[in-house]
Amino acid sequence: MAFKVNLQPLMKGKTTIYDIAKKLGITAATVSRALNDNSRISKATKKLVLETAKEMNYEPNKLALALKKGKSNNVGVIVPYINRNFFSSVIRGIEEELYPKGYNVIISQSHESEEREKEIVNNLMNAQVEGILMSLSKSTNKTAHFNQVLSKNIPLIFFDRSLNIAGVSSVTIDDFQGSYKATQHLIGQGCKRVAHMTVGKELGIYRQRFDGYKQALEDNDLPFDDNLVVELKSDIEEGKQAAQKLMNLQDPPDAIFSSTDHGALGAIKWLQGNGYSIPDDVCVVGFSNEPFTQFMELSISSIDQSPLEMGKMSAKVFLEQIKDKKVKIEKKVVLSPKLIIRDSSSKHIVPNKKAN
Amino acid sequence: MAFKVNLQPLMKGKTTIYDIAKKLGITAATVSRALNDNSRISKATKKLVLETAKEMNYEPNKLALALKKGKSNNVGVIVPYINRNFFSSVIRGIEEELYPKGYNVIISQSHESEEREKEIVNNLMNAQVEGILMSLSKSTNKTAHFNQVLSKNIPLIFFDRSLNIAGVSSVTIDDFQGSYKATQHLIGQGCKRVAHMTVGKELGIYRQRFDGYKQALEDNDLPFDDNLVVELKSDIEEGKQAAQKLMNLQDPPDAIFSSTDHGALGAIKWLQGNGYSIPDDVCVVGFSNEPFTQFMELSISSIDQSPLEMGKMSAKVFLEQIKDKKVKIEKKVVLSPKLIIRDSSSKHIVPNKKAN
DNA sequence: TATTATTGCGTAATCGATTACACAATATAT
DNA sequence: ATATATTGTGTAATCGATTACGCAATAATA
Repeated sequence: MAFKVNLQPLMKGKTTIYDIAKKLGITAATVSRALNDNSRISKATKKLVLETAKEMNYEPNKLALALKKGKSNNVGVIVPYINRNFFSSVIRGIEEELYPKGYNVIISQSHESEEREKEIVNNLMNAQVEGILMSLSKSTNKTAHFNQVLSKNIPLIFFDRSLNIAGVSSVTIDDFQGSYKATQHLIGQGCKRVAHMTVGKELGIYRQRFDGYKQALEDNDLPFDDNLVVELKSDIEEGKQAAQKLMNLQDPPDAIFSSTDHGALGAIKWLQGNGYSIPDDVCVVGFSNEPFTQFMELSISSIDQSPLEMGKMSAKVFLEQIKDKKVKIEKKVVLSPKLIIRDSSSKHIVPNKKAN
Repeated sequence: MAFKVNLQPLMKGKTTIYDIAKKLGITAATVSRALNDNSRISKATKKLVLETAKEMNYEPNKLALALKKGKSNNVGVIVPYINRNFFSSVIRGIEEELYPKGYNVIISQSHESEEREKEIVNNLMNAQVEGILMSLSKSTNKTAHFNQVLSKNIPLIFFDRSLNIAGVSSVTIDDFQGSYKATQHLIGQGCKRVAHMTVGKELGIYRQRFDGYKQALEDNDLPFDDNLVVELKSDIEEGKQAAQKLMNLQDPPDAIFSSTDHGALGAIKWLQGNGYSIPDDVCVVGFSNEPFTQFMELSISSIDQSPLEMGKMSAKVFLEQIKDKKVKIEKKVVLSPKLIIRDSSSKHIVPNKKAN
């Protein structure tokens, strides 16, 4: 313990510009300017300060800087749950784009709760984040908690799950198109009765996927049958039940397009367990391109949402908005989903087997 | 635009204690004390201030607070990549434990690069985080970049991938034990020649898994055969190649214990594609309990690392350390891994089929 | 050489909080 | 009634930076 006395000067907080100033017999202002390469400081002084700073291991205190400049260099990211492949991949994209620019990413989970989302937004605003990039919680109906964000002119960017609010940019995929493609593909495989497994309509994305499905049927002169649409959560068990319900219809489907990969997986498991052959009896396509879809012995066709690009794009939109905050750019980026055809829907020819 | 003039007072930053003070004709100090329920402030004043604060939507500026108190209420989390199920689940655990305590979680990805890890640590220190919770990058050899953290008395906690540094707490699983359990299980299934697929020895965890494997063989009087140990990356393709190499030995294995689930998956795919029956010809066990292992038609036995608990535990250790920083507690928490027995290694009886 | 520009640096305010210290005005004790 | 304690609030310093302003000393220009 006695040693500590000796270590104190080292241990005690970081060196500040005042420490450097004292050591050199100049003022902190001069040090600050020297460090910032101000033109009014002589080369000699700059060199001296820079050297001393390095020598003393000086690093600016970001908090002080943040307070002074009103910029924290932090952005907040809110997702329902971080340990879901889609969201963590988006976050990876965001982090990779923002890290080189000196931003730190603060993440929080809304747990699909509007209440918690409100709390988090509030919290992030108090933490003076410079922007909020988020995916709405399922249960979010009101948007009042975003007013403070917008009125303070803090960029707010929705990704994936979006809501149409003036002044809010968004980066989404074209869920309608993805769904349309999937359905079209199933029809192209010769399927005549395509069922659809959807998720509660709280979220616009599922509504749009439903619409895309319906439109594809219509465009192919196939009748829309309400019995072929089942609503469930993104859950394997429910997927199984849904498949059972569908196959027990008098006129069962010969294809299932699920709005979630987990639903598709459940359906496949039930079908396989009950003597159905995939894709010969029933073709199945999921949505999201979760990692497991490609690992299965019978790999599952799905729609890729390119989460990494979505994250990077969200970050880019943020960077644009922060650049000049006077202009309020409300950008709506819509990424194109990719249909990944795999075993579960490759009846005859395999158009692009190489797709991973 | 003309309207803006009217909005300015609302839009211009948050209300500060000075705004409240001015409105009430008192000083900011009094406001501050009233808000902090200081005993020297009269009830009347407190009530007045509290009401006015609410009315004016006052929220404390965390940056100012942080600067004053030297506490940012932020903790840094560093993982190699955030979109890996294990790591994102740990982070979920951390966030859920720390959020209620008012901490924000800043995440960064090291990309398995020591250089980047150094940068990030440095950056987090400048951002005045109150603690760093991290999993080491694969390539980290030197530990000099942690000195600044320790000398400033900032809690540093390693999870999963740890290194023995004085003053650093860690939360890991018992990799040796997990590996031992898996191997023991395979032997219990009647397997006599258990192969092991490992990953480069840069990381202690893989070395320990190897040791556990070896010990289990020894304890069961089975010979250790160097030919049965293959080194690969956590990669499906390499898993396939490794399986091929193993099965082409004069004396091929009747079981494979892989240090990664992806390796196990690759092996299974190759085995299935080459006429081997699993688990009858070859039993396979992976490590990590990645979600896909339970989804497969032939579900894969694996070792669960309880990432959520690991995250929560890491957060708890951090909270303990921050509580009184005078005492330097160096806590080493070792969680017990769980063997999850599934199809890929259930030769005869299924001990606990219910395990998810 | 006198005048103006430029260079180099110090002074002090500022960002938004907290808090040690001081000092009246009451309240309590003697 | 006087001495002491308590209550309630203001003043000003502080955290670690940035920056408008001021003022010499030197350089450039007339």
